[in-house]
Formats: sequence, structure tokens, C-alpha cells
Amino acid sequence: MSSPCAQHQHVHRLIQQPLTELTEKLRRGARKVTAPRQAILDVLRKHASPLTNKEIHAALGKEDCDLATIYRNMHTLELLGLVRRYDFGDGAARFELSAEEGSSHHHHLVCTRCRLIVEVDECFPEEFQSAIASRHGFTQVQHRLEFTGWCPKCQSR
Amino acid sequence: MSSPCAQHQHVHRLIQQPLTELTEKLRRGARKVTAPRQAILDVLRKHASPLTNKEIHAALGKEDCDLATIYRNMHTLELLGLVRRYDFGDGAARFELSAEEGSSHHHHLVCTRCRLIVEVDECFPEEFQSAIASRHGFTQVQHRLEFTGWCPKCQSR
DNA sequence: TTGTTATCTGCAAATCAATTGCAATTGTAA
DNA sequence: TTACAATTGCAATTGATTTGCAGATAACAA
Repeated sequence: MSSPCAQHQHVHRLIQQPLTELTEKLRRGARKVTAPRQAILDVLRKHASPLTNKEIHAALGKEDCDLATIYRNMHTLELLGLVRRYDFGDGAARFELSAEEGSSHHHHLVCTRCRLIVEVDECFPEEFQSAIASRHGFTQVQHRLEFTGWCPKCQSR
Repeated sequence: MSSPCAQHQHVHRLIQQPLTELTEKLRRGARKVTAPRQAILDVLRKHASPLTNKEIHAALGKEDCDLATIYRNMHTLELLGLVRRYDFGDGAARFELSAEEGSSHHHHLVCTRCRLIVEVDECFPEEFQSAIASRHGFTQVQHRLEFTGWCPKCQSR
């Protein structure tokens, strides 16, 4: 789990880019710290709501990269636990930095008319989840909780 | 909204097919009771887990209809509240009869390795949901709660 | 620095779920 | 039985996501 040769790696990193938890995780997973990956994570850091791959692509400025590269990287970043994937039911996956990377664990309230997304802190009780998991013999259980409705502006429609 | 001429309609229905809540709702929504719709609902009645459109299509026997017809009908049936749509994150929507149509309100625990689906009765507390809705000024708020993990058989993988 | 190598990237083509246009068919109400 | 809107089959299309492949590039050791 920890770096095998911290001193040597540290020197190396200082030369190339600032040491962050991000690069730490990438390297631990034998992944390269590439320009597209840093650019994608930068975009996510600057946005409060989860973004689609297309939105991420549009938000990349001079650090532009191929859309396919973004798709591939979102899988990688999700696998390494750097981003969290959401599906709000409109056909496009959305991503935001995972809890360990800035934002805290939370869920979303989505307006089904205008797609406004609001963060919600309420969460499904952990003890209930454990009970469900053990009752069915499941491990590695996580949950996904999403709220949908009409936001104030869309109610008169 | 209510039947304009209940007596006449009743006779009519008895001749064509048994009066059910299904046909009742279809007619209330000015929808026709067609063979594909009855066949789709029959398939859903016979299955415990939510099915994809493709699975429904495959399960239709002699009552086969075009896949596009199924897609169109799932929208209609969802709109009328006859079926409930789920998204377990593997790219294909799934459907099951809604609470009023046999099954009770519940959520799912899905194995991310073999796609085993188990029903879960635990639910997000109603009072919390109301609080969230009013705090953000939303109305028509519903929630989607899904659990994912590894089922007993897939844990050794 | 330099070389080696596995990982990445861009580009184009391919998938796959879901949607849509249109002409023919069918359920409903009168 | 008639009239008409709703529905269907079929083919073509859309839009998100994936994949094959050849040419870069980051990581690491010499």
C-alpha cells in the first residue's frame, strides 16, 4: 500500500510535477501521469456538479484531447477510485472527484425537467446497509441514492 | 379523467378480455389495449427480476413484436405507472411491474460480477425525503436506491 | 542521458441501446 | 359499420461508448 522506495520516488516527482494524492494513486496502479489525465482532473476540480464526458471534453482548453481518450481515462480513474460515476437517467454517465479527492460523500437531487443538480448530504444508514449485505451474503456493498423531482423554476411548466 | 359511460364500457370489456387494472389504466390514458402491450405485461408478470427490453423481446413467444414497439411501449407503460424503470449501470434499462401491479415498492441489490439481482425491502425514510424536497424547493420528489456488491458465489473470483 | 518497454493517445471504424419517419394496420367510440 | 387517432413493423438514424491499430510517451534502469 505504501511507496516501496519513498525517497527515490519523491525526488523524481518533485522534478516532474507536484506530489499529489492523485499521482500517488496513478503510480500505485502502474498508470502514467499523462497530460490528458491531469487536465481531466483539473476540470473536475473546478466544477461543483458531475460532468459528462462531452462536457469534460468541451471544458478542456488548450489541453484538448480525443474524446475516446476521455472515455478510456474515466474508466481508469474510476477503477483507481479517483472519480465517482453517476447515472441520472438521461443516457450519459457523469463524473466527479471521489470523496477522498476533495468532495465529501454525498448524493444528488436532479431536476428531471432542466437537469439542475443539487448536492444532498443525507445518506442511507450504514447499519441498514450492513444488515442487507450480511442477510444476502454480499460483500463490498455500496449504495447509490438519487433523488429526482421538479426544481422551483420548473414547477410552473 | 374518469370513464364517461361506465356501463357501456364494462360490457365492451367483458367481451374482449378480462377487466384488469392494466386495461383500466390504459383506457384512462386514452391508450389502446393491444396484443404487444398485453404480451409485454404478461412477460413481466412471470418474472421476478427487472428485465431489459431485449430480454422482454426474447421472452415473447408467439406474441412476438418488433423491438422498437417494445421500446415505445415501455415509455408508455412507465408514463401510465404500470411499470417501473431501473438502471443498474450496465447500459441497459430494466423494467418490472410497478407497485400497484403486483410487486411492492422495493429496491435492488445487484452483483456487479454476475448481475444477480436480489430484492431489498429497506427504503430511504420518507420524512428525510420530504425534508430534502422542501429544503431545496423541489416537488414531485422520488428516489432511486440501489445496492451493488459481490454475491456469495462471486466473492472467490 | 539513453535505451527499453509497457502504457497511452489519436484517429477511424464499429457497437449497442434507444429513437424516429413513414406507410400500413388496428382498437375505439359513435 | 364507419371514421379516426393510436399503434405497429421496418428501416434508417442518433448518440453514447468501445475498440483496433500504429505512432507517441512516461517510467525506470543502466
